[in-house]
Amino acid sequence: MPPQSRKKPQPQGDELPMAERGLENLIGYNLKRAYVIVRGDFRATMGEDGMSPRVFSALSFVVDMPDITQSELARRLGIERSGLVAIVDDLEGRGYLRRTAVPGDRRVQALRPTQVGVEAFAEAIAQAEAHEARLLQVMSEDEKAQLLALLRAIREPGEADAI
Amino acid sequence: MPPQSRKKPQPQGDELPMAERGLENLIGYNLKRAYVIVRGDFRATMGEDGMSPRVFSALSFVVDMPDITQSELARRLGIERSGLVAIVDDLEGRGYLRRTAVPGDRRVQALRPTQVGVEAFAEAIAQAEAHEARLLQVMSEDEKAQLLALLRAIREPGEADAI
DNA sequence: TATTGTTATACTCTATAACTATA
DNA sequence: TATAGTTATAGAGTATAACAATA
Repeated sequence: MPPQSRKKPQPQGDELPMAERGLENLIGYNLKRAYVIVRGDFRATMGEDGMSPRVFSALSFVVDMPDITQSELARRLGIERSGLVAIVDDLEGRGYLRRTAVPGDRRVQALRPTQVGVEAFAEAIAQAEAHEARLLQVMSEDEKAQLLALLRAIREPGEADAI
Repeated sequence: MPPQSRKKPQPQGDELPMAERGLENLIGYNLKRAYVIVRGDFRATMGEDGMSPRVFSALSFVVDMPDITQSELARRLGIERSGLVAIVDDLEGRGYLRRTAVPGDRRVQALRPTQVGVEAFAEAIAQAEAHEARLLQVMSEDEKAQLLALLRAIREPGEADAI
């Protein structure tokens, strides 16, 4: 396993050259395979009873936007309201947040992070950053920033309406 | 929604600057969100009765490596042998491949693509390439090649032992 | 003993639909 | 009527464990 050689880009028109065809050259396939690796390392880092990626993501939003509603959080996470219930149950069970009543609209329950939750998130994000630094150590900071920008370029058009 | 501004890389030491912290700056989170979008567009492209991403991937290997065994295919796809059974059932049900006996070792059944399967794959890969060209049209060819190289840089260390 | 394909089973993630209590 | 949270349910996708046939 040599230290990785980045393929140089190649101009392409209507048809791709043979060497650039096939599964291994599809962004989607590579996205999936790369995500499986990152997710596995994230889970190993967080440990047996650690937060799953989606629970961690939800907590991040709650810490960042205290008193966010579940509907709003679901929209931001790109999932259905119904699917969020188990995630919030998980976080509430860990004592990381509480469902609090909102004066003026008794339908909604604002999600308020606890002190324990804020501290747990601070630790988790530090662990996550360390996990990525370790896993992606073959990449330069430049390359990581470039990757981030390119992934956002995929996300932005598709999520524009949902946000 | 402006035409997308790629963030310039920034040097970082032990601590990240505030603007570079949080969920939105994690590669893993962005990988997941980007993949969800690409997968959704892939499925919409393939249509109601089209191949799922994993079935398409499996067919790609079978067409590329006729008479591959199920164990070998599972290893290459990074999944368990047991999980491959339903995928091969799907492809066999579509008439895209056949399980064929191998003289010399009666345990294994080689996967041989049919003519229909080869043609279906040719059409599917063309559709997949068109779907990515359409979905990723905001990115230059250079940027797409760069993204591919970076995703492979994540995959290679983690998959090295499995291949 | 080890390997191949298979089945049984369970768990995670997600979606749709329907319910309730509010508005 | 519409919305927020919830429940019930189902369907992918994946994993582990065990099995029969074969090596």
